[in-house]
Amino acid sequence: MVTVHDVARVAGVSISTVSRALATPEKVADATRDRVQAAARELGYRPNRAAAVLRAGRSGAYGLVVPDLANPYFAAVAKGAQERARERGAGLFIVDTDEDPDLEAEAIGALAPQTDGVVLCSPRAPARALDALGGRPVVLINHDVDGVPAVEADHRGGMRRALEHLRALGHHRIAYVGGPEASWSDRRRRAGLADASARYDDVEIVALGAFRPQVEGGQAAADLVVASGATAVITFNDLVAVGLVDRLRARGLDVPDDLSVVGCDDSYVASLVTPPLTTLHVDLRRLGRLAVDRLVATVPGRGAGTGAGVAPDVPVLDVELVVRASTAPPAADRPEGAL
Amino acid sequence: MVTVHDVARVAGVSISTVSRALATPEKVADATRDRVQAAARELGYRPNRAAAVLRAGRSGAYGLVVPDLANPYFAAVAKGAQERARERGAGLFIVDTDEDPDLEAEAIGALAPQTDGVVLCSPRAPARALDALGGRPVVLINHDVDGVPAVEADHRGGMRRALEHLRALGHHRIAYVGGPEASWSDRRRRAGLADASARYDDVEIVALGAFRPQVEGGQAAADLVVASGATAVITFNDLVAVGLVDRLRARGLDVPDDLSVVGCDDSYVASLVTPPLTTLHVDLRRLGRLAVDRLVATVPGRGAGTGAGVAPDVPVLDVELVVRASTAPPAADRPEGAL
DNA sequence: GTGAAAGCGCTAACAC
DNA sequence: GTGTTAGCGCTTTCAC
Repeated sequence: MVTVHDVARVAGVSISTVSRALATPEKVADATRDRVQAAARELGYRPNRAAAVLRAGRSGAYGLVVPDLANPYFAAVAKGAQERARERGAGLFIVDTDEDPDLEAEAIGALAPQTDGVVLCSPRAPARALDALGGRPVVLINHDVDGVPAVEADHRGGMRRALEHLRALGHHRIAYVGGPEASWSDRRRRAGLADASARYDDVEIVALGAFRPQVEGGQAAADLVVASGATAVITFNDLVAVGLVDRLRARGLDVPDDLSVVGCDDSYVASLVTPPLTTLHVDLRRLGRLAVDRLVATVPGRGAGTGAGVAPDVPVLDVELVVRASTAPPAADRPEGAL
Repeated sequence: MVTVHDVARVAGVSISTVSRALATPEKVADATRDRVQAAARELGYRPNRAAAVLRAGRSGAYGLVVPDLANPYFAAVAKGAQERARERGAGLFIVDTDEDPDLEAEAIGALAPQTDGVVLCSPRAPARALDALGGRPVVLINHDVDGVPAVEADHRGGMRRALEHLRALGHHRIAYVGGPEASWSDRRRRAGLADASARYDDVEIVALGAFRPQVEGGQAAADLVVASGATAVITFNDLVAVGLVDRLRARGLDVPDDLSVVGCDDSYVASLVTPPLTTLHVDLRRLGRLAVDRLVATVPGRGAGTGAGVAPDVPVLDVELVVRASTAPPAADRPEGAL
């Protein structure tokens, strides 16, 4: 293993100069810096992270906690976060908690001490999670706690867009198939929907809920939706929409002819299924990237530059409506044989 | 921060006894062990990983390199690997290389020195990857290099099953839509297909190829498949199958009426799309878990127990055919109106 | 601008 | 069975 000593010997300087030339090049004479960097490159020197961590107290690695990596939503966020961490030369531990609050707390307890900070994506037990962190730097994705830095998507705006789209098509009774009880996103969506519907006295919302955020959740919800008399439905996420469509089909109902369906997230399954889903698009990769940026800015040691502390505002990513084939005017509005 | 010194003071022993009581309890008197463990618990002691790493040269963390986390195949493998690493009390760095061989080599170079070993899943530039590892412990998933430990799926057997299924339905001209040039899985599948077809003189394989392992790859392949005169097609993975079906539909062709389609991997999209895909199932999570187990067995320090070294054989996971709605007898074989 | 030296917290010889 | 001690490779004062 090549150490600072080897580099120092080759470059003809002391080990402290090597350390400086590599970590803070501006504090070293140009000629020295070049010599050291050349030697390091030549020898294939790679700083030993463990030693640096031990000494400096910073690990250069972050954590990301997600409920389920197999969910395309979290996979996309993880991908973005990982990408950004790599660009910044940091490592990223990704932990999948399997939607289990106990595992979540445990994982955070294990992760926190060996990272410089953690991104918590859609925590299932936020209070315990923050507790397990013991005051270490953290950024929340899709959650909201007093003074904790966060990054979120504009769920309310998204819901308004979905509702206005359906209303424009002529729907007046719209069901919402909600996600997990503990989901903050779900609460925001319900609130957004309530707000938006309050602006139009010709639209009524039927909120259903607490369904699993997977295909099965949608299957379970379908019959309730049909019974509700709604002509259109908005679902917690795309997977739920897929399950819903599946069950409707099995009952001989057509989407969008008998019922219009709007998904959420625009994960790539939305465009894969039949019919392709009208859905709310969020740039999930960007969400992950932003969270890492924000986390890095929060961590004391390397405060990205300005050292101005962390801006207290929460970046909110736009949520856009993507119209595909799963929404159409309600059957009653259509002239025989049209669209 | 609570250190061994604090625990030692409270327990009334020396720091080395603390270290032993925690790491190798059997080498310490029962009473002492209890006292130390009680003190540690009471103080909320958490060993500083960085220090342990620095001293012991083992990091307790592994790496997993995948081409694309957003691909459900790799997401499932990652999930399994992560799960297993956690069960073993180890960390797992997951790195996504975006299908880029340069990034792959770079990521491995950065990962290797700070982990105890790396799992390489479907490496895109295996030679460079192994080179970048510099002889560190490694386990390959879906690849094959002389003496390097690996875990793989029985692609050949899978291909045989797919072919026999299609042949039993009455197909005699079968196309294969291949994946990336550099893909080892692709080569194995081609070989398996060639072997299997050699056993039946009434089956002919039309191998097409080098398509991207995503939906677009399938879309790009569709017209070639149609032109090939095949009545059935096997694709590199499920996403390719989805793209293929999509493009066939756009051309007014029906699956399975005009063409039967078999996917590969049984990622969850296979059951989501219309028609649900007949596909080859592999237990991807298990693949990830097995790879971690194997890696742990390879690493010298903690050699899971027996110390017998690593078994040289490569565990091969079964590949099973899952029949769904995308395969049927060829149109010519069907009586008017049947099935 | 550069070097000498002191540890960060832990483990593993080595004595006892 | 337990304590003493010497570092692991690095960063960071503190002198010069």
